[in-house]
Amino acid sequence: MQVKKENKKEKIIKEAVKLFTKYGFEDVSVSSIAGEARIGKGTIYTYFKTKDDILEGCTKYVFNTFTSDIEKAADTNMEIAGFLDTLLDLFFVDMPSRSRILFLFHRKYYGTKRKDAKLTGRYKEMFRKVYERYKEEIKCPFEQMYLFLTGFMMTSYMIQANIDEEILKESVKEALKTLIVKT
Amino acid sequence: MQVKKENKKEKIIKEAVKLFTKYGFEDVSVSSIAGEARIGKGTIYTYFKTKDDILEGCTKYVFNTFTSDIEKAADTNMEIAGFLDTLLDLFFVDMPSRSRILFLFHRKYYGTKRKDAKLTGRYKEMFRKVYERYKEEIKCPFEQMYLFLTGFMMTSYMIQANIDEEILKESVKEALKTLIVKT
Amino acid sequence: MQVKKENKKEKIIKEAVKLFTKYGFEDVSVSSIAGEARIGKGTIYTYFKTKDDILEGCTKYVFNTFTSDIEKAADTNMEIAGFLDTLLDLFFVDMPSRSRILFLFHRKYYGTKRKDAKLTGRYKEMFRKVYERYKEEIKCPFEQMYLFLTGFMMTSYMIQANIDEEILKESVKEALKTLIVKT
Amino acid sequence: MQVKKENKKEKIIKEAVKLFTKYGFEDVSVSSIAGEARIGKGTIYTYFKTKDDILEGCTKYVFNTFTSDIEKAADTNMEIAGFLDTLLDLFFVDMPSRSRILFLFHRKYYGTKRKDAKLTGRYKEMFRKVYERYKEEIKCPFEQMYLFLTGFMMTSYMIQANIDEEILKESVKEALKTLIVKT
DNA sequence: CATGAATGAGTATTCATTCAT
DNA sequence: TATGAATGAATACTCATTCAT
Repeated sequence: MQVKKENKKEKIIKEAVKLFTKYGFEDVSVSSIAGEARIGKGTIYTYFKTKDDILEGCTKYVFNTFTSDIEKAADTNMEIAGFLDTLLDLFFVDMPSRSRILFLFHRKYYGTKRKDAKLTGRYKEMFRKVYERYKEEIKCPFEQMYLFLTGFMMTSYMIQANIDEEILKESVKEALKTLIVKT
Repeated sequence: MQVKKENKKEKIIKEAVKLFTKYGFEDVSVSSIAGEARIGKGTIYTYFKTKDDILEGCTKYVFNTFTSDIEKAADTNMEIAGFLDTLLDLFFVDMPSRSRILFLFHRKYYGTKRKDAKLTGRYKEMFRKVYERYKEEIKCPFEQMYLFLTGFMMTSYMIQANIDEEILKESVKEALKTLIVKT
Repeated sequence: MQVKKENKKEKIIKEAVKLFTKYGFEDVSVSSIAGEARIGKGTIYTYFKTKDDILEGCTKYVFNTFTSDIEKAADTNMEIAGFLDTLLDLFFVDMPSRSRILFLFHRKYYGTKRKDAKLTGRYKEMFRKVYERYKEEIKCPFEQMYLFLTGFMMTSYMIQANIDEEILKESVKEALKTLIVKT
Repeated sequence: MQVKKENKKEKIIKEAVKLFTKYGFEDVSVSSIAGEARIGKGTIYTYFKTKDDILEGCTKYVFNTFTSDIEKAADTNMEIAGFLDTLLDLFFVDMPSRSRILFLFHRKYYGTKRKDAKLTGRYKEMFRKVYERYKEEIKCPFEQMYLFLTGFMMTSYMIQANIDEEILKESVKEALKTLIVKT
């Protein structure tokens, strides 16, 4: 029973992510999410308190994928250059969709630090571990590395429409290495 | 009673920029814009066809300020390093507000290249002039310079809540110089 | 909470007919229909797509009453004279209201033959059956009979304000017999 | 100066008649009437108190054409049969347009006898003169003749979409002779 | 007299949320 | 737990009318 519940909640989030990505927050109705998830409209409210709560769920979900990306990249690379290559490759999978969710969330909770911390906590923490691990090879302080990585990742989404994805990814990889890795 | 036309349109845009920046697009009613601009609700529609049209007006306005920033920075600097310093200083004035408008517009017209070109045309063109002017000192191709500048500028907005503005600005300046200027 | 569907739709139509009859189409708000039907404004839209759709529903309803009037009159009369008497008696019940709806609909869809056919189809068909049945006694072609009957019925509505209803009805009965029945 | 004024008022009415005929009352804006009449929006209000007042002007105008039709038909015919032929021919000129105006007016002032009398007064009076003139040949009372003539004329408009105009006109002529003329 | 910029009252429609079943 | 019928708050936009010029 508990399992079933989790499955349903996850199903809702996955469909919501798809729809929010495609149409934005306001242009997606709770009904349509329910429709895509093949459940009744009212059922949504068994799992989420409000529509905003669904977006929060989506954001949490996205940050978890990011966090696991970082973990994977760190697990498979001994040196920071390889780590960055792997990380960017992972980040660019579903990048448009994931970035979109972050934008929506950011816009909604602009200034609300509490929510922000709750969601980005684990993500930032994971970055800190990585920083510690590759410390020797990094030439900038933690805050800057965090800024550069997060910034480029988010920006990529907005820029991508006007530039070939592969070129974009390589430019970003190169830029990050220039900014972060000791020479 | 027909003289002030341009003044009034500008007034509307300025108040709309303020409100959109603060509350986003959907959470600002046309009435409230009219209220802030101290004119009647109907008057808005003398100057703008729809609410979307107001956002477009705001975006055009913001791009014009960016374009004039670039122009100013180029006018007062013989070398690219100085140009970047001045440009970033100018970009960071009202940056949160201006970036916010661009986000809103971007989200609304995501994928609509036509609108995009109409508004970014002059902006990109101005960058191209700058690129030609400092060509000797720049180590990356135009597209990358454009990506790095626009990207960092927009990202700064999203990051700023979590970082001291002065540090952010200096980090960005430094990063850009590293990425763009020949050594 | 999902049983009463048909009842509720019918209730809405009945109240809409009353209001449209009294105030016309544009001067009746959807809210007021909801108010009279003692349901929420939004509920209207569970049963009708648009306000125009409500008018269409009313028209369909009215044509059904006309059709059933014709049926009744034919069922209870062996001869055309009696048929016309009965039919006119039935037509004059609620005649102002019913005619009014037809006017509104006619004005709205003036020229739109498709809608017209959809609604008048069964009505005209019923007239054709009647024509066949009383054929021997009728001296004019079908189209004329249809014109005279429909025409007088609708006209009666516009004229009635200036003339005693009983005299009007008798005049119409007499005129129709003169025009339609073989002597 | 007085002449100019009358010309302008007439111009407004003529354009309003065209527009009301085509689009109905609510779907014609005062602006569009002004536009068609090639004058400023505000100028309309020099000649008419309200939009309703324009419709009243149109109705008066239409009734005047009807009245003059009756006059013409009576002037050129010694016998009622010829009178009816001529009258119907004249009525059918611009019949759709003129009937439409009457419908609009009727709907607007349904029940308001005062307005009605003011506008139909001369028209009815003219009919009375005609009745007196052809009295010997007429078999029905005045009220019935008035009902039959006005009724058929108005109805023709609603029926016309579904029937050939020439057939319609001939049917009506014949019907009226049957109902009105002594044999 | 003529104008059209300014105004705000008025309304159809959407949709998050509730709750009886 | 699951549902979807019912609800009403909220909002963009239109247009008759006014009035300063």
